[in-house]
Amino acid sequence: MNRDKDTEYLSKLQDYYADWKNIPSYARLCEIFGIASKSWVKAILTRLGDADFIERTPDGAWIPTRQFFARPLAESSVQAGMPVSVTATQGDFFIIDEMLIDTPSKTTLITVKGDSMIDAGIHDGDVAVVEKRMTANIGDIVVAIVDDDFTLKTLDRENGEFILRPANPAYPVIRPQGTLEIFGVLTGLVRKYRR
Amino acid sequence: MNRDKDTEYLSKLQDYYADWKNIPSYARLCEIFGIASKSWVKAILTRLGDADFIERTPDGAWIPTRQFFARPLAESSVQAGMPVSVTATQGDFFIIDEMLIDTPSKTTLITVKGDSMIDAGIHDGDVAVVEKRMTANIGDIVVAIVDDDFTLKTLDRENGEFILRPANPAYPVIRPQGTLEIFGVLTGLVRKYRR
DNA sequence: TTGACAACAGAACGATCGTTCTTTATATTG
DNA sequence: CAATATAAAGAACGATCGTTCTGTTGTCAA
Repeated sequence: MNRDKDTEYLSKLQDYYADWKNIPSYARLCEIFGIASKSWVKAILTRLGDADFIERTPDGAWIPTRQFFARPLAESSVQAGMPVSVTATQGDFFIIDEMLIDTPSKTTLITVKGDSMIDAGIHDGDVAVVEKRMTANIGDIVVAIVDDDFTLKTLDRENGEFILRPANPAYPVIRPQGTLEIFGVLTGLVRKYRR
Repeated sequence: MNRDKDTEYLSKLQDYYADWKNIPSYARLCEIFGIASKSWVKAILTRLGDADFIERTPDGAWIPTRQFFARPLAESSVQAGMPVSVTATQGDFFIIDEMLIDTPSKTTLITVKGDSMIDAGIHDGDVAVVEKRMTANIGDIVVAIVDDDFTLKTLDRENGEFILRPANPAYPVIRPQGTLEIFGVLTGLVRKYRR
């Protein structure tokens, strides 16, 4: 897929898909792409298919591939001056989910409540990506179960005992009596800004 | 949706969708459901729609809703009282992408350098999800182009002039001479913890 | 200036789609 | 036993679908 326009068509398709999770009919794609012939739409989709952005189900329906969801990653040190083509900075494309989630079956998302970890850059309302497991290392940020409730704290050790240390001086260190039950380890963080 | 069979049909549909990310035609669903009449397939899908497992695009195509991916969080090894926070989504694919990216074509990921926004919970190495556009509102965190370099700051106004305010007292407020070039607006943030 | 190619437009067609309507079999309930 | 609900089957139909084939531009290099 080297045609310039195809990149533009792909973008429009991606935007539609983000809204509707579905690749519509050729007729509808005519409107979306702003062209008038179904045959040309087919040519475009075929090329996008050859470039492995989309593929067909056994029933002939078009569906997106992994590549379809890949996003360009730029370093902030990139020189500006190129207005549109920052996308064109070659190389790094990646998928956010795959970056954050290594083992989907063991991973769960938990919305953070409160500001007890604010000094670690974890705010109220952030979504924590947590890998469920029972063991953790000192220094890990863990989701522990204290008083039948989830709490997100840094795991530390004091006088041979495990403690949970908040990242906010306004909160007390938690020193669990007896065993400390660990739900999982923080492996990622996601935040969405209001728009 | 209280019919027993519908639950069974739903799981067959979920299985197909897991494979192909697409809800096929009524004719194909006849085979999948193991029935012979399209009208009955329609009745089933209509009921699944009423129960909010699927919905229709403006084009009439069926697409899954959030409910469609919901999983009973039974296998949670914990008997915790009320883990309000566990988002039971655990859908099959790309939930984080979907959460953070509304318009893929205008969205770019930029790795954050430095700690000038640390008080806003944005750390060095975090990945900023940026929606490319030229205008922003006061209070938005924007990616601006200053001296041919990207910089992430809060947009503010001072004496009628736009300024870029860092979230770290160790850094100076940037008062651009002349025009301020905005690259995009921060819509999300992603962080990965070393493991 | 010509000819190749890219980028569409448009018509034509049979297959398939979703929809509606009618009919049938089995199970449940009063 | 009759009435009703559930769970389909099946036909019929017009709309829409994807596909193929043929034209029409505009561009650019030879």
